[in-house]
Amino acid sequence: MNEIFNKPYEAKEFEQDIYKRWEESGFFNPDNLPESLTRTSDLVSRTFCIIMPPPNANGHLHAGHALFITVEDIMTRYKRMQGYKALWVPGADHAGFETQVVYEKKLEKEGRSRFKMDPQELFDEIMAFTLENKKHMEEEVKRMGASCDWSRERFTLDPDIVKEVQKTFVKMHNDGLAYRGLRTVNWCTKHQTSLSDVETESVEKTDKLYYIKYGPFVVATVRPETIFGDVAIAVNPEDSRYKQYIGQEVEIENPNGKLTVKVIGDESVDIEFGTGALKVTPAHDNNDFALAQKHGLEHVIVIDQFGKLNEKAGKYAGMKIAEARTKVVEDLQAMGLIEKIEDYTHAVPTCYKCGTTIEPRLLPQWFVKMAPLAEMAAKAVDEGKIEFIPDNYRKIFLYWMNNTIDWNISRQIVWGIPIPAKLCNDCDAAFPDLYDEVHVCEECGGAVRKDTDTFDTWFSSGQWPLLTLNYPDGKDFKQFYPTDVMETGRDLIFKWVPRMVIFGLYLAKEIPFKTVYMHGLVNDAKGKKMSKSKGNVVNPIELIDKFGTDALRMGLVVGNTPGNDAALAENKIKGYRNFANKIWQATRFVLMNSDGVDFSQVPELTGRDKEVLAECAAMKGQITKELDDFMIHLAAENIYHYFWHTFADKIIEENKDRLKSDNEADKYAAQYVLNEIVRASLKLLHPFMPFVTETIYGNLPGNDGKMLMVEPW
RNA sequence: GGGUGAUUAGCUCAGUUGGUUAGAGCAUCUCGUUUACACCGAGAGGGUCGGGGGUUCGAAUCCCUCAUCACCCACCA
Repeated sequence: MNEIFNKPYEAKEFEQDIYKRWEESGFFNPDNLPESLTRTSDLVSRTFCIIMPPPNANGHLHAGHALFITVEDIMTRYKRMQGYKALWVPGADHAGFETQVVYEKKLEKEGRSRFKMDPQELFDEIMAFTLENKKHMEEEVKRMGASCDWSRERFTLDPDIVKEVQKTFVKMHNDGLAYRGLRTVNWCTKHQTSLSDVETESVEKTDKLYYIKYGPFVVATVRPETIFGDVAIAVNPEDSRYKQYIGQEVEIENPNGKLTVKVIGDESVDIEFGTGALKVTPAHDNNDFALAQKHGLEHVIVIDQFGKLNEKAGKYAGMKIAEARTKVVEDLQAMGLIEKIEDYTHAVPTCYKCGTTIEPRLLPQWFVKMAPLAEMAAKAVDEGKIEFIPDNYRKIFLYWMNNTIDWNISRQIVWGIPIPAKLCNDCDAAFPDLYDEVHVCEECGGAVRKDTDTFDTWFSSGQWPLLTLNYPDGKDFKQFYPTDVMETGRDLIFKWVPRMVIFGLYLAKEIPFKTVYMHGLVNDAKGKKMSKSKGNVVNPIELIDKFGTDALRMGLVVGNTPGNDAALAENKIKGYRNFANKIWQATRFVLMNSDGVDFSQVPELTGRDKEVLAECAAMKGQITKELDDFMIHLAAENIYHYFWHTFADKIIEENKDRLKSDNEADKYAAQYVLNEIVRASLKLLHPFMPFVTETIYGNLPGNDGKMLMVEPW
């Protein structure tokens, strides 16, 4: 018996070396897998592919990363041992706005501001920062034992990926699916960029609802400071109080003088709400903008990009929104124009990063027309081409696909993939320009300038399954697309998953993955959400240092059902650290008692021996089925229970006497059975606890140089 | 205002098409140093499966209803 078994299993002593051995073996790359493993009876290799959700390269590994790496690694290792050409593609996401926000905070701490920096200089700094973090991230992913193919690792800002993403934009434009539009967008006045709808967060707020005398009407509004941008009053055409005014122009009074606005009728106006009369400010409200579009109204911008009133607001020019609101209300009150003020609770969209109230701002941006794309995606899911685990996420997906609005893909930040487009200085024209060839406006002949905006991150990450496999001509694309599983966090069911389906169907004419597996949040031991402010964040690397990667992996996976949140307690991980040692000690006992024994002869087995071996085979069948059904939590718990409480506690115990026996044939049978079970168990345990099992396997007699990772399941 | 998930032992959670005395880990208690392991073993206590109805020979599991919690979505000013 190898002397390493003479002391308890200490993960730290083995894990880093084992990982190095795996990497050096080249088996993370499916092209290198031994044919004896992957060849099937009809000589065709089966493939299995997971694209890793690229972690944001702007920080360190957190518990959520640890969970998804574990789950995906289990799937990959299992399939690899089953003889699939298993490919798991790692990557890193530049995470545009997210990273820029992180970097801005860093700049703020240093007393600097991105608004005072040259864009190129800022980009270069963020790039250096990101590449540094990307390195840490990779190291940490490796410590989790991830058996992904690093030779295929991609970064969303790799030059060829950037070009491919830009090509998609041009193609969409040619197909009429990407267009330049002028409309109100979600504007963050702190971050000075527009955001998509999924980047805003509705927050319940109590504001004042002001009833303002408005010509012959009284209108209710929470934003009296925008009255200088009003162009109309809208009423419901069924409203007997007001319908005689529809089509007329009325004069209204405000602190800056008099204003003439039109009265329009529209069914969308709720007769019951407020006074039933609505002031229309197209440049500063999404609803009002839609009304203006419908009724052909113009728009008057009165608030600038910094959230200050402009010259159109007369004496209020230069004031911030809140200040202007107070002043306008005071002045209206002095003029006797405020009828009443009520408290009003409503949901207000805010920037999901800084909580600043989103300012609807009229801005020309690039949009993706969602309806036809979403319809395609919904159809594919309806037809059952994509399976969701758990299944209820299908409904959420479909709900989302049936309620799309056009996707704003322009971001006013430097950290991202440049939108390859030219904008005319003289007219409103804008056109894609992939190779920087357009120098004159195609519409009016005027001078053009480069669009300085970048794409929304999801525009590139939405194409990730295609990009990582080198769409459209790559060998990997032909071999591995569509991929098998997309394993990701349940919060990405609307941010990311639909976009990948859409881009897959649009570009490759085929779904990007057959199964979507959603995991939940990893919470603290009490089931509370981890957050820096609560101070309950657990660092997975610290847990690895303390208990070993295998223990952490089991702790994350056992009892964690797909789609549900999990509580992560240190005690639980400690329990699995003990389990790793149990595997170690049980093996040690078996080896101690069969030193030098040659197992080439089939022994004469007792009835009980046969029963015990059959039980072991049944366990293998069960684990296999559970893994096939993505019931990872059950598979992990069952193999744990089998090894400890069946094999170690019962089978080993009941065989102790036989091992001491003078009956050589019976002793041999006992030795044989125990060795069989150890070897079988190590395989079943390997996907979950790769390090301890690989370490043991390499030290079993006769296994020199053999690698458990590529042993047949 | 809509939607989803949850409610099972002191704690955190399993329980896969309804099927014997409802499970695990941790915690608690008792005993135990026996050719592996004290990061151990043997055993024990502890649950009217959120409440109420219903379907069924049989319900933690299916249906209805109520309650509580969590999360998500939402342009009625």
